[in-house]
Amino acid sequence: MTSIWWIRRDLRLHDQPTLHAASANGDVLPLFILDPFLLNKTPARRQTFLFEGLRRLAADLMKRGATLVIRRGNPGEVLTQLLAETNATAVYAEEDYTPYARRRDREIARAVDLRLIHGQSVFHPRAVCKADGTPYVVFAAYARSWRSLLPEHLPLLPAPVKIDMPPGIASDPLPELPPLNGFPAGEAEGQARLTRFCESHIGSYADQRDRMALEGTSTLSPYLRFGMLSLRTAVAAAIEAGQLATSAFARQSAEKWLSELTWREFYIQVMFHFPHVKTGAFQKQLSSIHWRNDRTEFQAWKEGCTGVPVVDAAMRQLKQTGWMHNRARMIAASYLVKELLIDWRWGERWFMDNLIDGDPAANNGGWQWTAGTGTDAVPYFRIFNPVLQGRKFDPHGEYVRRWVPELALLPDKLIHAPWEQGVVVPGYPAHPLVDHKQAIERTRRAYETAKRYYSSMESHE
DNA sequence: TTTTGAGTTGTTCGA
DNA sequence: GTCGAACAACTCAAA
Repeated sequence: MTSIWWIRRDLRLHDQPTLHAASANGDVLPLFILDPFLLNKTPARRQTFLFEGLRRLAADLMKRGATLVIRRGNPGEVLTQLLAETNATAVYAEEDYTPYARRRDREIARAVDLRLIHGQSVFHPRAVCKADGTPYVVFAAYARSWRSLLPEHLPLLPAPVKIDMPPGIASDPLPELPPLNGFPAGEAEGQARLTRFCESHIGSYADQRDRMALEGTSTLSPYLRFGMLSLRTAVAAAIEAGQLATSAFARQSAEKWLSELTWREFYIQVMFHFPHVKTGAFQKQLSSIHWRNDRTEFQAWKEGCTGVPVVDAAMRQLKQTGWMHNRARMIAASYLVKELLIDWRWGERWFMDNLIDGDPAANNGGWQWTAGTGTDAVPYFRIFNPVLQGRKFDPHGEYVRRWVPELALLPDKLIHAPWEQGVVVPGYPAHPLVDHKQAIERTRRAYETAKRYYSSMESHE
């Protein structure tokens, strides 16, 4: 009996429960569908990463006696056609929890025997919940519960040695795109990065992760995004690193990284239970903020020309490499929302259009957190001052110099706020777009107004 | 049902 | 220069 393994965002052979389930009944046909609707929404650099990952996966499958079949078209039509072609009976796919994926899969399951297998996160989004069965909306409580459910040892499925596949299935070609710098795609690279991170950086993660000029973070996000590395594998490595740690600090560092991975799972769960976050504020009382949405300022933010060096460095790193340091993401996002008072969804979209790791749940969760519209509300007084953030997390200005070369010759003392000393650098804005103090006051008023409006509407109901 | 404690990532000010 | 306290009010989680 033949089953189709419909690959979506699980481009790996290790810890691969979907492939495992599909091959339990006999032959497996590994399939990736180039869905024009999805590809249209996927920017070129994420497509490049995906296609390269597919080529790597095809090579890994080849070593095990199988070939990767590529088909272009609407998933429902492609699957129906292929089932008829091959006499396959069932389609196995890793369950994807985004609103779009769930709608698509529900639709397809009406015509096709689609068997969704959990594998994207450690626990199914329904598995971690409060005593009354409702989902958590506060991270700390979620994480406590999640951690308590986590076993000391997470069993991971080994990669299959051999895959039996029906012969003679035609495949469409993969589009050729120019290669990406910095992030070679594929499972082997994801595994190698994980190993390297656990051997050298995880022990100092707690105090290096925020330093934007250093490689203190794992840089695994693109691999996790496409399932070239499973979240379970990363979590298992974090647990093991904690157990092997030889100092209290190293143990705390490993625990800290584990907690970052928990955020990823938390946001998958939030989007699963509260799909409205995809289009608007989680907190309904903040859904009618009167944004300024100045297009010129938005353009300056996108291009890295706001006049705030650390924000510009962050935005240029994104544009040039398709990746941004986590701390830089918060600073740049905070600047857009809290200083320019531009709708966080504009920023969310720009990140999705440029990040290789662009993931609906993680990106949305991060932006809503920054905007204060999300699950864990930021206290109103915790507004980033980008200059102080720069001085704190890029103390020698290396990050700024790397990405904003026109400022490279400024001394450390000036590099994060040259205008404060009256220094003007040719080719760089003489002043930031807005004054920090006035801007955050303006934002506070806008948020207050939105809340007041909401409670007045509520009292009239 | 009521109560209590707690809440990712900051900044400022005064001692 | 360093340090601790103050900065709202509210919602959630759990007892």
